[in-house]
Amino acid sequence: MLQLLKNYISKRTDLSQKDIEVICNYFVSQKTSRNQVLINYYDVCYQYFFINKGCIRLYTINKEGIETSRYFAFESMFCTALPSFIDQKPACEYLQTIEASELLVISRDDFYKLVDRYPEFNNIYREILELGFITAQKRIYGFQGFDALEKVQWLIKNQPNLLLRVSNKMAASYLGISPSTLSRVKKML
Amino acid sequence: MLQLLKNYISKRTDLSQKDIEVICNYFVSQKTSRNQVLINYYDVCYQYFFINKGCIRLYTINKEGIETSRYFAFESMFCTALPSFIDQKPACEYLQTIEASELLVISRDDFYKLVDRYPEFNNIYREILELGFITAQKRIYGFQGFDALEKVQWLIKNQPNLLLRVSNKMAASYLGISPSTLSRVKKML
DNA sequence: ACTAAATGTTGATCTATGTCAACGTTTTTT
DNA sequence: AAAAAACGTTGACATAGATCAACATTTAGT
Repeated sequence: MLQLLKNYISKRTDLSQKDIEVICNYFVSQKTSRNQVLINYYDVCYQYFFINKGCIRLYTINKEGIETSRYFAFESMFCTALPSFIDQKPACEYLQTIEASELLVISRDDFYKLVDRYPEFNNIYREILELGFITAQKRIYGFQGFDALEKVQWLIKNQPNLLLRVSNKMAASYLGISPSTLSRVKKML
Repeated sequence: MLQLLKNYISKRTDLSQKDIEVICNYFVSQKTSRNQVLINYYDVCYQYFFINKGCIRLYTINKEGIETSRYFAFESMFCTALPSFIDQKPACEYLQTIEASELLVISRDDFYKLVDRYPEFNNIYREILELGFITAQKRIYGFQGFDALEKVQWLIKNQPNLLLRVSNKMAASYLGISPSTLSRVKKML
């Protein structure tokens, strides 16, 4: 059950199996149902999730009630409402599993404990941040000045899983286009 | 000349003045002119810049020759072409000082040396990454589904310096709207 | 397997904002 | 100080994509 997480860590560090074992034991398994909400808008986030199986969506709902999908995380990925996790302020976003999922959960306290205790784990966190930053950058810059067709092509190139795993509606709200437009654009590919 | 940087570090760590001194001495001063390009599109970036005075713009030019501004950094901020700095691949973006500026420059090697040698400096890097990530997130999510007026209002609220320090043209290209629209929107405020 | 609900598709409009061009103003360079 | 270049503003027009609505299809829960 901890196998994916162990692989994740051993692939990125030269920690001993023993240390990896110790680290992994800070994580607790949690099974969730489809569309189960993990973090609510006004929640302060004090958990980090590793996805064993399934998919987490990060999204918001604006004052008009329109949902915007911010991020999708799949198997072997870490995911949390990071700004809230870091600053301990209300998330202003939702976290939900859009499929029945198996998560490995670690508390914020334990997470930072590991970051401070194991330089290698610190490096993993650094890598998560660096990667998150780069991904966010790519997304902003990839979308600047793109029309609907170009956005979809960008998505297919950069996150091909996404269109296969999530509904058109969610993908559209991720791309910032309407479902109708996504539907029309797909025919032009 | 190193005062701003010293303040920056001492504000964020409990390092001794001696250590701060040592750290700061890895930085070299560089004066630049208005519109001087620091990093070119195909350059690999191996420097981190701290801004003593002035302003750095991060931007790209697409195949149609259109400039898109990605980021603006002002006094007491660290700035580099981070994806390239991290991965040592071509930047695919430009870095320029849009005003005559004074920068403190540290090489990538020295930077990571400090990160590894001083846990406190590691924390500073972590903070830069966390903050960069949060800023990027906010920008993506702030802009999702916003119209031109809302984007400008968002900018005024979240980065009020920006509209005061940079040209309308650059601000517009940062917001992803045309200069005409920005001009028209400003009258509605 | 059946029913209800959610999602996807498509056509007909509408609208925000881009583009282009002309002009005035500011900034930069020599 | 003059000339040139860049920038900002404004109007007329064009258009990508939003919205709305009707219908078809898929999915989920009992």
